[in-house]
Amino acid sequence: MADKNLTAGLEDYLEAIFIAQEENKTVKGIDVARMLNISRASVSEALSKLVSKELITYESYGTISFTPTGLSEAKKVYNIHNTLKLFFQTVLNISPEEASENACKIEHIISDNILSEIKDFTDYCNNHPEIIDNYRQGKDNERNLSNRKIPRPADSDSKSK
Amino acid sequence: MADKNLTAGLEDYLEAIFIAQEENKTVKGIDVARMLNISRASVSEALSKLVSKELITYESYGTISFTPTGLSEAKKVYNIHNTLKLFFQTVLNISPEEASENACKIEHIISDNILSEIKDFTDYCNNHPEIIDNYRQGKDNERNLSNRKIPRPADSDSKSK
DNA sequence: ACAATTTGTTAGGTATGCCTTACAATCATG
DNA sequence: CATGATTGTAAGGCATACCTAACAAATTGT
Repeated sequence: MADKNLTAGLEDYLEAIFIAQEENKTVKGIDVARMLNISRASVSEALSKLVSKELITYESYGTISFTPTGLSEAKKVYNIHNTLKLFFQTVLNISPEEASENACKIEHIISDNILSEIKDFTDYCNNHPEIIDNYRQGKDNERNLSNRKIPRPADSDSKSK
Repeated sequence: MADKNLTAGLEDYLEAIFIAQEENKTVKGIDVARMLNISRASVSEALSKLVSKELITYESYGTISFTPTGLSEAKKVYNIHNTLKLFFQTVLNISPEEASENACKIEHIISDNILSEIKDFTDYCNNHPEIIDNYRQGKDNERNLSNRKIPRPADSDSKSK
């Protein structure tokens, strides 16, 4: 019992339970199944594993609760997710949905060191808005130059294969 | 035959073969096994899959070659890897080894859109070195403030467990 | 309170992707 | 050119993680 090693899948369950707890207060297996869009049977298996690893407590038809270790693991994953999402959204100007989807996958595999650098760099960029502003403006200008309405006179074969 | 859908694992094989080809010229199963540090048996299985997907051509004891589709897929993965690695190294100041390890995992799951933003942003940062210089200098100052050489008088237990 | 609905579990199945062992085919060199 | 080393394959196993179907237990509504 209490094997501790978490696969990406189990981390997703912990994260989902954590988020659901913040919203719902009480979380049951079915909630997790709906959130992660997987079968009740798979959730049942996964919850058994989390119980045997002593990360949650849970009895059939009852409410899921974290053990102290489980809560700390869940928060860890959740924070990583948010760090990545924030970077994608605020530095790279990615939509919240796409930022979240990518964070969900990358959160399980990125190294602590890179994550910490991403966090610091994101903070720095958000404290110096001119960096992102200038970058974004540069991109817009570039886009307008290549998509200009009036074609340049000499560029007669711009449409050829 | 020619199913086209590539798992992360198969992408790794294509990438490894591509890299080995650039170095060795001729690549055989054993080379792939050594590069990826997996058994010859597993490589044998994987190569069969790649052959049935028409991404490589290969006969027992012979040399592995890409089909046009396979080469294009391999290059795609390789380029994604390099884009991520470059970002980690040049923007986040991560060591080449760690940058590469993380790129290897993330390259299979990141969205095209985020990747393209990472590429552009990396280029921008490298064209405006003052951004990274200032950022890094800020980090150094912070570090020196908290790690000052002369301990503050009251901090008598700074070496205790 | 009991029937219908919801929720959970079990059993059995699929797919991926790795492993080891044992054997087969090829290669390389004396 | 034979034999020992290398390389490849086949068979059988393991672990993860999902599924459906069938059934069981709990909950809900009237």
